[in-house]
This record gives sequence, C-alpha cells and structure tokens, in this order.
Amino acid sequence: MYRTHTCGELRLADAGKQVVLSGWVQRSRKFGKMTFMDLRDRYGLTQLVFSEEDNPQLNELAEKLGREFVVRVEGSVRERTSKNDQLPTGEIEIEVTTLEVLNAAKLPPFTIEDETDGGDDLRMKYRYLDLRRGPVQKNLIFRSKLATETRKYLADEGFIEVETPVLIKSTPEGARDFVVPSRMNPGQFYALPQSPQTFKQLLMVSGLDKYFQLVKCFRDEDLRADRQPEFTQIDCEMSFVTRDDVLATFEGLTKYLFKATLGVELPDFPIMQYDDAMRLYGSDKPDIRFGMTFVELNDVAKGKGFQVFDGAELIVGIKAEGQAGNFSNKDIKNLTEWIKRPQIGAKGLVYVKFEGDGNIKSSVGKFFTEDDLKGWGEKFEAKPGDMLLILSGETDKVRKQLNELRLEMGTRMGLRSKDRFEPLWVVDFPWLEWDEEMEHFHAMHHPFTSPSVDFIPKIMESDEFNILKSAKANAYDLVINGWEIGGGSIRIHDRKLQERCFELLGFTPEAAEAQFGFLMGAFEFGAPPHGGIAFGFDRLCSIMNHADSIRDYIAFPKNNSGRDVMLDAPAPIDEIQMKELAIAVTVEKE
RNA sequence: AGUGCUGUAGCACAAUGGUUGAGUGCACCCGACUGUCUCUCGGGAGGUUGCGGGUUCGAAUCCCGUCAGCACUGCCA
Repeated sequence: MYRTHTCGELRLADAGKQVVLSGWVQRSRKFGKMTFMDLRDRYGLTQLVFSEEDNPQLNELAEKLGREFVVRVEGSVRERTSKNDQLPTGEIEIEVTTLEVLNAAKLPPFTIEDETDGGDDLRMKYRYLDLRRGPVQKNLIFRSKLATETRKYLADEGFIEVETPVLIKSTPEGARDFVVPSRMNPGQFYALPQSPQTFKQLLMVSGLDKYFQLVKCFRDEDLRADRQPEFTQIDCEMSFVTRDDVLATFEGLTKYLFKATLGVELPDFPIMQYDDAMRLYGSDKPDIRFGMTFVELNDVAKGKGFQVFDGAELIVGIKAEGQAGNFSNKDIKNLTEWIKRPQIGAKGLVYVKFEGDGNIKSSVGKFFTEDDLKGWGEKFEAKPGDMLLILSGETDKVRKQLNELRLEMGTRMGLRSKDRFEPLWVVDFPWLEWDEEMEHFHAMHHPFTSPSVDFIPKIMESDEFNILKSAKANAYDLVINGWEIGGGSIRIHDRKLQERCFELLGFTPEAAEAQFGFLMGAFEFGAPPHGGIAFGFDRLCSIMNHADSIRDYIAFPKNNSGRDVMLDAPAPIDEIQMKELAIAVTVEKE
C-alpha cells in the first residue's frame, strides 16, 4: 500500500496512529543529529523526522534524499514539541520507521515552491514541474470547480451537453482555420472548428431545445496574453427564446458561478446600447468600474480659429477629477508622447486645467478665451482642481484613442479596483460593417446573426446603403471590467433571410449553397426560432482571479508564437506521412 | 507583417556613457549544530555575457545582422 493518508490531512487527533504516506521531498533540514523533511503532495505538506540516535541507518538514507525525490514512508503520528501554526499539519509530524525511495529525481531547473525563481519560458518548458507548484495547482483546481458548477447550473436549467465534431469543413469567413489533411481523401482537408456554431443550430432544428457544451475551439490567428490558438468555450443554444430570455439565463449562470466559486454576489447587469458604449466610452467593452465618460465639444469648440479642431470630425474629452494639481507640464508631455505612440496613434493632446485658485490653464489658451474654456468646463461639470483631456480627429479613431487614454487615466488614478466586478450587457450591435478596402459588407458578429425584428422587412426589400448600414443585429456581449467574457445572438431560422444575408455579404447563391446549403436546407424542415451565447471559459477563469494571462488557467498553453515549447510543436512530419497524405511543403519558412 | 522591451552561472538579477578581478542573492556540494520549518554558521564549486560580424589599443557595455522570449498594433466573422 502506498498510503493511508494524504500529506494534508493528519491532525493532532491522529497522534499515535501508524500511517503510510507517499509524496515528493519538498525540502530537508539537517539539524545536528536530526533530519526534518517536508513531504508534499497535492493536499499539503507533512513533516517527517529522522533521528541519528533512534535509527542511524534511516537517518543516513534520509540525508541523501534530494529535492523532488519520490518516497514512501511508514511511521507513527506524534505531536510536535515545537509547532508550526503556518501549516495545517503543523501540530504533528511523522516519526519514520520505514523509508523507501520510489524514484530519484534530478535537481529541478527552478525551485518548486509557491514563490518560484523560474521565469515564464523555463516554467513552460518544464510545465509538468511548474504544475507541481501550489499556486498553479490552485488555478487548475479552480478551473475544474468552475466547469463542474457550470455543468451543474445548466443541467438544472434543463440543458443537455452534446459533443459536436472536431474534424469539420473549412469556411473562408472569419478567422483562419487550422487544417487537417485527409489520408483517405487525398488533396482534401478537414478544418478544426472555430466554434460549433452550425452544429448547435442544427441541434435546435432537431428539437433538443437547450444545448450546451464545454468545448475546445481553434483559431489560427496571432496570440495575445488573453488569446490562445486553442481555447475553451461554454457554448450554448436555446429554442423559442427572445434576447431577454437568453440574457436572463446567462446572467443567472454568471451570478451563480461567481457565488459558487468566489462567494461574490454580482449586482444586476445593466444593458447598454452599442451606440452609447461607443459614444460614452469609445469601446464596445467598456470598463464601467469608473465614470470619466466622454463629453463631446463640437458645438462649443469649433469656429474659434483653432484649425486642428475646426477640421476635426469629432472633438471629445474626459474629465480627470482633482488631477489639475497632479499633472505637471512634464507629466502632460509624457502623456502626450504615450498617446502618440504608433499603437495608439493620436496626433496630439489638449488639456485644460481648472486650478484650485480659479485660474484656467490650457495648451490651447491662445485660441480660446477664458469664457470659451469655462463653457467647456460647464459641459463636463468641472470643478476647481479638475483637468480636461481632449482629443480630436476622425470619429472612430478618436474614440478608440480616448478609450485608451481613459483606461490609462483610470489605472493611474486607482479607479480600476480589483475588488469589484462590474458586469454589463452590450446590445444592438450593427448588423453589417462596411469594409472600405474590400468594398463589401461583412457580418459584425457572424453571418447567422438575425437582424433586430424592426429591420427585417427593410433588409429584405432595400439595397440602399444607409439602410443596410444602420441595421442593428439582435446580438449581445457580456462584458466584465472591460473584458469581453461572452457574446451571442438570436439566429436567423428562415431560409430566405439567411440567403439574403449571404447575398449582402457578397456570396453568390452557388457559393452560399456550397458552403452552408446543409444549414439552409435544415431551415426548410421546420427550424424553430433560436439563439444562444458562448462564454470564453479560460478568460472567465482569469478575470475572476485577476490573472494577467489566460495561460495561468491552461494546463499546457502555447507561447507567443503558437508553439508548445515543452513538446517543441509544431514540427515537420515524416516524408512517408507526407506522401500518404498527398501533401508537399513548398516553403520552409518565410 | 510591424513597434517596443529583454537576453550575463541551474535560477533571479548587478557590473559609470569603454579598459583593472564579470559580482550579489537563491539553489547546489562539503563540514558543524537534538526542535528545525525562508534554520543558522564556516568552506567550496559553478561563466563561449543568446549567436554571427563590425568599430576600437581594449566590448557584457557601442554599431549592424540574426535567433529566442514577452507585451502591444494589425489580425481575431
């Protein structure tokens, strides 16, 4: 027998028991004629004691054991003479009578401790050692708990989990597909799903009514701290529902998950129009933990002879409360440099300081009178001590830039508290987006998203650009603290509307039929109205725990360039394999 | 594809805007210690400064290239 107990469970009440423990040697401390050793497993640490006087051979063997040796010990539990109140098992120790080395261990490349000395890349190369560390195990345990609670809630709500295929068909729309060659069909390829979208819609046609799946999805796009090429979604679909039915169900799920795993009671989720989110926050995923909403100045700042503003499509600013005294000219200059970096790309930054003594200072003081600037202040309800930061330019760009500035100022002013979760729904996204370069529309969400009911007749009948562009999608995103956690929509379930949608997206009827004929065909056999949502599961784990990267919640993640550094994958394959698959490599590396 | 930061001992980092000896901490090895638990104390070993080239009397340091890691932009329907 390898063990009667784990390394985390023995207490003072167990004193006197004969026990068997197995685990890894965390660290040993030689102290004169005694040796203390911490034995570790997933459940905790237990101290082992060896004494040269009681058992010289055993003590000598114990002294030889290095870090991470795997051992099995027999012995008796006894009360410690000096206790350790930092440790759950700190009141007891094991007086070892038998010590068996199950496996020796080389010295690990970094210390396997909660506060490791290893850097990220080294830890990823030896991820199996990194995963021995408490904080990393804690993350995976959290993830497991979140998955269990998700299944529990959705099962109680009557959802059934259905597995959908991983080898499917490539579609050119949207993200790049990972592709798998077919040996039995030379020259042909499967694709890995970016999401089980069409399958879950077909399950609705089948009458399964409420479907969910914790499912791996794949996208062959560049990575970020919050983006991996393979990731997990809580994928759901429901029949005979309106938007508000879906929102209610998944607001319920989100609240339940926060309560069950973190003990956090979330407030009710406000619903924000996409247009308002863009106008007030410059983002479709606003961080509403703090205000500092945008105020537009076109009506009061134009026509005064300041050419930058006069030529701008939009003049818009934020108010940094009480910051007039905190930003020197040098600070403002640095902030201006920051926002002019190519990643943000603003042309310049205008400030107005309403100083505590009533003076007004501004970078555009020579173009505007004090009354002008006071007028701006009124729009912001600025008080003495406040500072305005103003950008101008093309509407879309300037909103995006000011969004970055707002978030940066929020961070600097300590307004983005990690203790608070502020969820909201963003709704009524545009249905179509005009692509200037390609000169055609593409779906903002995806081509199966239904337009809002009011727009359906117009879309079916009109080809007028402005009507099409103004159409709203019956789509919704869940945003928490400025992170997009999930998104979904009410789907199209009518063949004619779906055909019209593909037509607007530039598909020929033949191309639409070739790619999505199976779905449109299904719609003709009694498809119910339906809609759904998908949550980014990895992302949900990381935001719930304030992690910087979703990698912390993925057992074996890929690095920045999509490589698994532990496996050293991807890698070339054998000539024989290539031949069998009827494929050839034409370029080694670009 | 682009921009930025980083690369020095097993690990984390230091070394003036160029020259003398590339150091510190952790880990490791040896020794001392009967109540340690971040033990303590004494001693020791450990380096192609990512790689290639250039400038110079002299390069970890400056220049060019390259590779790798990270962050961001594009991209992610």
